[in-house]
Amino acid sequence: MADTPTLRERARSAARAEIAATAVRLFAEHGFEATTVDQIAAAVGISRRSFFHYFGSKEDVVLGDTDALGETVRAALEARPPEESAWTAIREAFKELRRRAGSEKEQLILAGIHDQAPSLRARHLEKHLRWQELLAPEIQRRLGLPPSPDPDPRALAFVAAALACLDAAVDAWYRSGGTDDIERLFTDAVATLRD
Amino acid sequence: MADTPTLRERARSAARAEIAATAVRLFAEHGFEATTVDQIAAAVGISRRSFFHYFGSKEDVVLGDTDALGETVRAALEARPPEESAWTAIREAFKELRRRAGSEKEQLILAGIHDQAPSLRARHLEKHLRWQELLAPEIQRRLGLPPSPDPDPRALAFVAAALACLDAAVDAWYRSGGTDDIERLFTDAVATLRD
DNA sequence: GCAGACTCTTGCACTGAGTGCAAGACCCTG
DNA sequence: CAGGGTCTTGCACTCAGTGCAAGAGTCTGC
Repeated sequence: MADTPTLRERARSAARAEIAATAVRLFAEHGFEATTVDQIAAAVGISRRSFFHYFGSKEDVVLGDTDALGETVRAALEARPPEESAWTAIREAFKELRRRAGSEKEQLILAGIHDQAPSLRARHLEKHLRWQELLAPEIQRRLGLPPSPDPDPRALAFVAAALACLDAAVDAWYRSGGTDDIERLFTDAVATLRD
Repeated sequence: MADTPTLRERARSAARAEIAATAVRLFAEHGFEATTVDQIAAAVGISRRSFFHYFGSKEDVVLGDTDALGETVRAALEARPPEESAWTAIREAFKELRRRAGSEKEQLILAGIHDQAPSLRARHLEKHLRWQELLAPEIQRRLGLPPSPDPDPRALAFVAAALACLDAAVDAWYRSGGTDDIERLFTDAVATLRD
């Protein structure tokens, strides 16, 4: 799992991070759609083609490594005490996301970029769709549903609903300028579903 | 609301329907991504440019008129008895969607196209994002939450969760080849969230 | 019936994302 | 220093989507 990263891999990570930082700055300045890949590449000092070796798409720069992050959440979910309820376990697993995220200021900037670009929102939701498949089996277990080759739709719906609560919480947090308490927003949203 | 449609408007609708039918046939035959707009236009006998006068994007052909459909659901939701619970009201409002949809066979084909194209899934979720805003105020009322200029995040989360249950139900229905009962899948998914 | 307005359609030219390929630069190892 | 690997780059291409302006068709009032 935790292979020692080689020099190459570390260099690659560093390059990715630098590209992302520059790109986010440009996005914040001029808007996501108005910033072209050529501009990002030029600002970093690489070719347009190289940009696409580091990121599969312009959206990927802002979205981070979907798969890796999804795996992190899955691991956190599986590490929760086995008897914990599905809702509690997933809420605690989501906290891992915040631990991985940057500073509050960075997150607000990202949320702002996110907010103004429909294509980004779409990709964000697509990312959640992949997480859904990833987290569903463990949730299925915790819901007491029998295991199945394809995930049970009830487990999928559960995960999707949890992610929806998370998104609603993050969005409200962003709109409050970072003053609201995300934990509380999330818990309240969940409570509202279950009333 | 129900302005008498002019001849032009009817002609336009008919043209849209014909383009959509042809496009869906091509998508089903060769796949969504593999079918280009030029091919659709050629098959219908119009220019590529005209295609984009009828549909804003390739995805739009499959997605239908998002705004109109969203309005329909909103109207159905508001027409439910005022004292009905939020869950019951939204479940009943969703039934309106099925009433507007085509035959079962058509729906299965659409679901299949949907299933294999990530960009379509993304747009579909984006569509739901817009519905979220549309349906949230009425749900907010039914949840007993005070009205607010921006929708309450709890109401948004509620609507998103309901849409997630709907998607999970439709998806499971598609995977069962149309044999499962969508109503039941939806109800079960909701029950699982609330347990 | 006809002139003028209005919309529909089309072609053209353009931007911008994303991909495949192949050549050269770079770097690590034997 | 020679060899193999990866990294970077340029080039050429596809495809979605847009703005514009000119022509074709249609509907109106006179």
